[in-house]
Amino acid sequence: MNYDFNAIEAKWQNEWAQRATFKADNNSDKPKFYVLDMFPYPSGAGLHVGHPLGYIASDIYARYKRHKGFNVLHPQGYDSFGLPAEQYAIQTGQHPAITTAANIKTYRRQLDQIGFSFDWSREVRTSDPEYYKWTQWIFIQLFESYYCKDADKALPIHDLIAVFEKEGNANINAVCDEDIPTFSAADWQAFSEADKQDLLLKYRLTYLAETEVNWCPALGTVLANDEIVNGVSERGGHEVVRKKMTQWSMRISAYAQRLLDDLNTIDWPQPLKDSQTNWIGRSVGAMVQFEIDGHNESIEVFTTRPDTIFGVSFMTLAPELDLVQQITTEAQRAEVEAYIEATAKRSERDRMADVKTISGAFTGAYALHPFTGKKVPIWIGDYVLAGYGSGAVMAVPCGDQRDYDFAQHFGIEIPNIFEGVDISEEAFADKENTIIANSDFLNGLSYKEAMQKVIAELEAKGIGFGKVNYRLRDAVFSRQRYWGEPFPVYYVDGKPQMIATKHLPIRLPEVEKYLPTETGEPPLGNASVWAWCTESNTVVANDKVNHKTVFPLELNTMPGWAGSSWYFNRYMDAGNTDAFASKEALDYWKDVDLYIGGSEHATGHLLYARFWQKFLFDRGHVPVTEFAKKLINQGMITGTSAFVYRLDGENKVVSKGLLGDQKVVPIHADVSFVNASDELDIEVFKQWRPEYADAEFVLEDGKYIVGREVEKMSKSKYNVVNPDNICAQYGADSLRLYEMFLGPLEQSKPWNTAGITGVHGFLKKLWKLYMGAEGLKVTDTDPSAENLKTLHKTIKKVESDIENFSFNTSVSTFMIAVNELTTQKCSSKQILEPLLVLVSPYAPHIAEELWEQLGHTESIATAAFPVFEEKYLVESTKEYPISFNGKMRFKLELPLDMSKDDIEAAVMAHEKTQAQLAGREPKKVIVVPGKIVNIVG
RNA sequence: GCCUUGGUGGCGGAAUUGGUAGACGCGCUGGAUUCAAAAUCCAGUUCCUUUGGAGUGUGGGUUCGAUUCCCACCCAAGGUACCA
Repeated sequence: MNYDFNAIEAKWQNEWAQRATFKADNNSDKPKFYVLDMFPYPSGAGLHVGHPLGYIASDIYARYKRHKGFNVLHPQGYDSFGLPAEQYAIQTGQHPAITTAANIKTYRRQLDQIGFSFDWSREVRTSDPEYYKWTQWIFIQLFESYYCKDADKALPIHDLIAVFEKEGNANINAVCDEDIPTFSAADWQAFSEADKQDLLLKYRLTYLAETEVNWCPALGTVLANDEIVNGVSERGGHEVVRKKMTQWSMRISAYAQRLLDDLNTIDWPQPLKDSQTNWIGRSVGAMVQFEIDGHNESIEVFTTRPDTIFGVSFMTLAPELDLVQQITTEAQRAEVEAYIEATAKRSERDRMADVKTISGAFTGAYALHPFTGKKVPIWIGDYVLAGYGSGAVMAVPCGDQRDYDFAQHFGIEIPNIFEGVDISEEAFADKENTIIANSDFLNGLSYKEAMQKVIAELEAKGIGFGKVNYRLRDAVFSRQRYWGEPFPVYYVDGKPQMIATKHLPIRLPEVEKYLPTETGEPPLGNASVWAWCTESNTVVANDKVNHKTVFPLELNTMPGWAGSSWYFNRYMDAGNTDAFASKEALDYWKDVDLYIGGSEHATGHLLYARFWQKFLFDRGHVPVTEFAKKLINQGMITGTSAFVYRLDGENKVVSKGLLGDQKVVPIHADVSFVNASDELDIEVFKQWRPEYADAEFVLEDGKYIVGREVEKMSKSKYNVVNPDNICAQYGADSLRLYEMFLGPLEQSKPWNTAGITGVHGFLKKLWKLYMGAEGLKVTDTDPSAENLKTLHKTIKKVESDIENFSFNTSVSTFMIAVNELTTQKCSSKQILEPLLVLVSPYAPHIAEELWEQLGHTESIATAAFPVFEEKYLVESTKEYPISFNGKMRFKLELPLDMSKDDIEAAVMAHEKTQAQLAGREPKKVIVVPGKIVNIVG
């Protein structure tokens, strides 16, 4: 019987589906284990061989854990809201739901053919109303909560209202907007309903605010900071400008410290933790108030170096600040306005690209130093950002290089406040080796001491206080798009109202077109049925709006990360219609034990998901504060692009070996036109690119050899390898093994289809070990000591490999085992049966087939993982390493438990024979404490 | 600039606590089988000036012994960037 992988794989994929082999149970005596992949966005292009890498790894781990007796939850779903489907809809008029459904069908077929052990009964789709109903519900919970700093958690907004009614807001310590006046209980009662709502909005965890946002005119939408790369949109590379808009925001800043602290409690890759730490950007320092000379105003600045306050020789404000207008003197007004205008013109991109140029303008105003009372000139400069801290800095040129450069450029004084430090060339920013001088009460103190003392002094004088600042900004939550979750929000007199849970989901309305409206409103503005009737509690036509019982609904939709910030909880109880998951299910599965996905989500999805999880925990909806205990970033599988070289300015295409140093233009050729030895099929290429049909091809040895370069796998680079073709030609088991064999999971590595023959050959050999021409050839014979040794060293290695996620070396181990057993002519069932279980997580189809041939009726997935026994590896002799002058030469096999002297004598005897054979004097033997025998001389 | 990860044959990559570097696979070379090809099998394959020598990015250090530990530097990839 031959190894007919196509038939075997189709058979078992069907069997698994029929028997619901991988359906996870929410009630089990076994310990639970939750293995999760980052769910895919179902794009129109389908999967290429790079996509399943992480899924294969998690599938191996999930299958392994089942063998180890765990109740494994291994679900899959789709992050199915997103921009590509919407853009396709804009171009073709095709409803995104239709293209999305079609894409999901392709994805499902491709995933099924690779043989994953997903529990598809728990599938989720973020664009499914039964799913986004709960995304809307979470949004409402956020709206109904505020963050209490004393309790250090989110609490119901009712609690806050109760306090307002009783005593006003004087004792409230909450994370909120900064412009809230202090009011009493009586004031609160006197406020109008509208004022009360406006006030509460400043405390809610999701709030409506006029924010300066990143507006992308080409995409017609607002982008989050992490959707912008180098000043242009990540998707499409379009220009991004700043614009003020009323948007929903998430008060993620309330969780900054907890997001930072809890990184210590999770087993995530260090680089990923570092980029989150970096993104949150905690800095410790102080707020200091500077009075402005001749004005009834003051400037508050945040500084991380309050210890250097006596080194302040000027202040710099962000040009955008309103204060600038107020304080600028008539003499300086023209210069200041010209500067402000010039900075406003510069795009964000220019400003970023050009960080070296120093620019600024003097306002003519002076601040008063809080301790010396000295007049300090106030400047504006675009190196100060309006969005960080208070948009103002106290400049200490001797301690900060930017301040130093600015001072030098504009001829501002640079006082030295450090003892024994030369600042004639550059600023001195080394905190650790600082001794403060020329600083009144701080003289002679170290950074740490001065820091404490100056903060105490500032607080005593009431002109400042110690403060921790974060770079993390609140996240804008509104998108001017169609294909996203609608908000469960309608507006009464412009004030947002939540729709009660029992009326959810609020379904996406049908629209004529998916572009923003003529008046620049989001696409939902095109819907004719998009108003909320508070009588019927249904969505009704817009022309019914009467502002008594029918009100306009929110026109924005939620961003891509809304649905992905909690989906891992939904899998625990995906069918639930009463809650996003039952308490029982949540308490049972708790969190993800292993999460696998790309590192590109470090400061997006993974931060937002942690935020929502903490919020849901605070409000008692989930049992744990972190959703994923362990996370692994799989690397990328890159493509190996092929290039054809056209001579610059000529219609002549030259083979790679003949290029020399001629000027050439490289042109991508589709990798399918090139064989394993890099030879191009010229005819196919000419058909594909008719503009080269008449080109002259300069060949070497009668062949056109292409150039190769490793690049990201992408359609536009013509280097995409489709898993469908690989499965058809070599089978899914070969694909799975090969993707693992390619290299360490976390690393990026190039795909090379030619290499797959190696693992494919292994599967054939494995098959032959079990199956002869007349069928099964496994017997009941007793295994030899050699057979047992091979089996047990394989068990040991494969087990530790899987535990350490070194799947690549396991594949080598299997190959060695099969080669050894073939040489040993092993046919013993006692060896071959457990071997199959070892292989089954990697190559499940062939394992199932042979398992059935061995007479089992249950799936191999339920078989126990073989138990490793040391005794089969123990030798009666031991190999002692022998070195000459420290250089390892050979190992000498000696009986176990020899004394040091005996070993020395044995090695000496060996050395004497060797010396005699070589005709030289024997060298001296020394047994080094430990295990090494050294021969010197 | 800063943070992180890495640097081993023609290529992807192995190497438990420091102990014969290059497992395994690809590719390549030679051979068997075949009318021939595919497939399969066998042997070889780090480099060099080959009775030997050199060698894990570079230079030092610790050690009887270093891919592994320590110090300095170089290079590459990813993240981040006027954050006060």
